[in-house]
Amino acid sequence: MKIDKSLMSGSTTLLILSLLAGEEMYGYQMITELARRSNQVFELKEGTLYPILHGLEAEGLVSVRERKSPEGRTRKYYRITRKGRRALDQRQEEWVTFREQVDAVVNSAAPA
Amino acid sequence: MKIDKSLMSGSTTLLILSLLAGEEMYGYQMITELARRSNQVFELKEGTLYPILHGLEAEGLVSVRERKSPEGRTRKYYRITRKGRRALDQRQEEWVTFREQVDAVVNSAAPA
DNA sequence: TTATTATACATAGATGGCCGAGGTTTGTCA
DNA sequence: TGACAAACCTCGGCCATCTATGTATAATAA
Repeated sequence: MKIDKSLMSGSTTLLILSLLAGEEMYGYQMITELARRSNQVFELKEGTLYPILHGLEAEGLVSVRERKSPEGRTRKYYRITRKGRRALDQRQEEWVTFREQVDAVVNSAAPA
Repeated sequence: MKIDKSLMSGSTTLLILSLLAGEEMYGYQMITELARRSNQVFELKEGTLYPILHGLEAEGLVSVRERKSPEGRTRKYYRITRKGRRALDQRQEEWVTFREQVDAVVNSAAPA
C-alpha cells in the first residue's frame, strides 16, 4: 500500500489532531466536540481516546498541561506541537489520497 | 458510531464488491485490477483477499464457479449476487457518510 | 534441461487498532 | 443522602489485516 495501512484504523488520530489544530482541548471535550462536528457520526469511546492521547504525547505530537475548570475540577489540556502539525499535514495528505482512490474504484463499478 | 465501525477496516469489502459489480473476476485478477484502478494505492495481499472471499461466499454476497483459462489453468470466478448488490449499496452509503464527516472535521481545523 | 518467475489458490500465526467493561474522583442537583 | 454528569484511567478481548509459508502449474530465462 502506498498509504499507511493504519490510516483508516488510524483515522482516529487524524480526527484528534484536526481538533487540536484549532485550539487546545481536554479529552472529554474532544469526544463531545468530535461528535458535534461530525453530526454524531463519530462517537469516540473513552477506552479508545485516552490510550491514543498518551501515545501522541509519548511521540511528542501533543503536549499536556493541567488546568482547573471554573468549577474547580482539574482537566488535562492537550495542545498540538510543531511536530504534531507536521504529522497532521502528512495524515491529511494520506487521507485525501485514500479518499480519492476509494472513490475511483467505487465509481468504476457498474451501476446496479 | 453511526457508521459500522468496521467500515474502514472493512473498506476492503467495499472495494471488492465494487470490482465485482462490473464483471465476474477471479481472486488474483482482483488484486491486479484493484491496484490498477486505484493507481497502485491499494495493493491487496493474498492473505487478506482469499479469506474475505470465502467469507463473502459464506454470507451469500458472491457466488463462485470454476472455469479454465485459455492456457488451461483453473480459476475460481466470483460473481456478485443480488444480496451482494444490496450489501454494496449499503456500504457505498456508509462510505459517503464517512467521507463527508471526516472531511467536515478535517476542514474545521485551523490552517497551519 | 534446469532454474526462475508469474499465475493462482490457500491457511496459520502474529500484530495492532478499537471497544466493552470496569474503576476512581469531584461537583451538582434533588 | 443518593443519583447523576464530568473527567480521567486501564485491562482484556475481538477482529481485520499482514507476514510467512505452502502447493501447483505455465511461461520464460539461462
